Amino acid sequence: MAAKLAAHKTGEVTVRGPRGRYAKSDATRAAILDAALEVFAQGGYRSGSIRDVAQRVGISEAGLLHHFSSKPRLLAAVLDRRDELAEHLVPRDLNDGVSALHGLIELARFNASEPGVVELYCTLSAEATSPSHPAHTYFVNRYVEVRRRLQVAFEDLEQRGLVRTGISPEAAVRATIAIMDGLQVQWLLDKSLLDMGEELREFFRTLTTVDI
Amino acid sequence: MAAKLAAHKTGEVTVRGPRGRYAKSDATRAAILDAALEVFAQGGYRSGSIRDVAQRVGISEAGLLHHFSSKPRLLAAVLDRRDELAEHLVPRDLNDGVSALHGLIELARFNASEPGVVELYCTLSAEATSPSHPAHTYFVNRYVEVRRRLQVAFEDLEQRGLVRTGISPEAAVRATIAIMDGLQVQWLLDKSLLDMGEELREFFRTLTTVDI
DNA sequence: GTCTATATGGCGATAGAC
DNA sequence: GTCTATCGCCATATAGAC
Repeated sequence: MAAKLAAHKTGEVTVRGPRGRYAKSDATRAAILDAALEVFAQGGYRSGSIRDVAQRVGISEAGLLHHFSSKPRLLAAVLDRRDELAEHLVPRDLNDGVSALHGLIELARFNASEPGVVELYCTLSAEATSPSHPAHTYFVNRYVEVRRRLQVAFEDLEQRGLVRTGISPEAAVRATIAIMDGLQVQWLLDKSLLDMGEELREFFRTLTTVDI
Repeated sequence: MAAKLAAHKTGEVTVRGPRGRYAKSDATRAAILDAALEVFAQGGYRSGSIRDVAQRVGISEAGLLHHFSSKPRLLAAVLDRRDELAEHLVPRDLNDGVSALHGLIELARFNASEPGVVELYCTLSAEATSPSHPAHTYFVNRYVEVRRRLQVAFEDLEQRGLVRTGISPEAAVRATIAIMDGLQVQWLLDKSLLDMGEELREFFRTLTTVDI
């Protein structure tokens, strides 16, 4: 674990001296995960190939499989890594409904700066609606968790009388997630068509009386 | 074209006498398209295989390719057929904004009775955000057309003062499409979670003052 | 109109040398 | 830790018999 924290983005070996014995391995792993994200984003998991990933990294398939022993494990590692990054990125207090809405708008804006990640989740979540997909339970759990968090935010807004109509917090949660997912599809098809953050902001203004 | 109209759903040959010379062929084509829809829905286009389709129909791959000469052509035929059916199903007058909203709710309800079709469009539209996908331009055009139609409806609603906030018709259109797409993903992951028609109805009630 | 046989190539994964 | 070589499988598509 200490080795993980010591990893370098540059991937240079032994820059930190002989004690950095895992540095290269970790750099390679990171490069593989970056490439895998691209490949799975563009082709989805099922038709993305580890061969393609290995070529982008500049190693052989066998070399790749030394680090991630199978294709499903590689996908799991990609998703785990994104979750780690997201955890550091959005550590917001969702108990405050207003700042939660601001956080979501910020998130939408940030996503627009990473089209590959948006593509990954968009493609994967659709692909993974099939129960046999290796990431199926991941996405089921993910949506449960996201709904749980948003529920807290909208309950706060409702108690403060900030929800515009008599819409229930549950429905507001489902609609918010739907809007975010649906905007991504339209945006991926034509990035000049809409600004995801702006669009979400307008949605919140129809849903709430928050001056956002 | 006459042959097409004379086709039988049962697939029985020569029921109509020797003049029904294309009946069997058309029945086979229909069976192939049904099976292809299932396969592409469950696995997406790229990882769905014509082998799988052929097995479901009970013919060989070569037999299938006699009717649809390549995999992309098979996909195109599936989409064309759905468009034909949809044309008969939703010939509504979208100039009347209120009845347009009702039509969309009905459409959402109807979609819930055909999970396979929802899965097909959900999976394909995500997959087809990639420009190299054979259905890419199909989906680009489809979204343009859907937006054009909905735009008319929301302009009508706005002129009649039925849109709740100062939201633009364009934004309302994009949000409506996003909601419909996004609800489908959540619904496919857990069909007991929400009722797509009901959810859309609540959305329209936050967006408009139409008593819907 | 449907079949068998086949060409051609990509895939995930393993074995074993270095 | 990375490679080459290879296995076994599945894919799309074609050729030609019936």
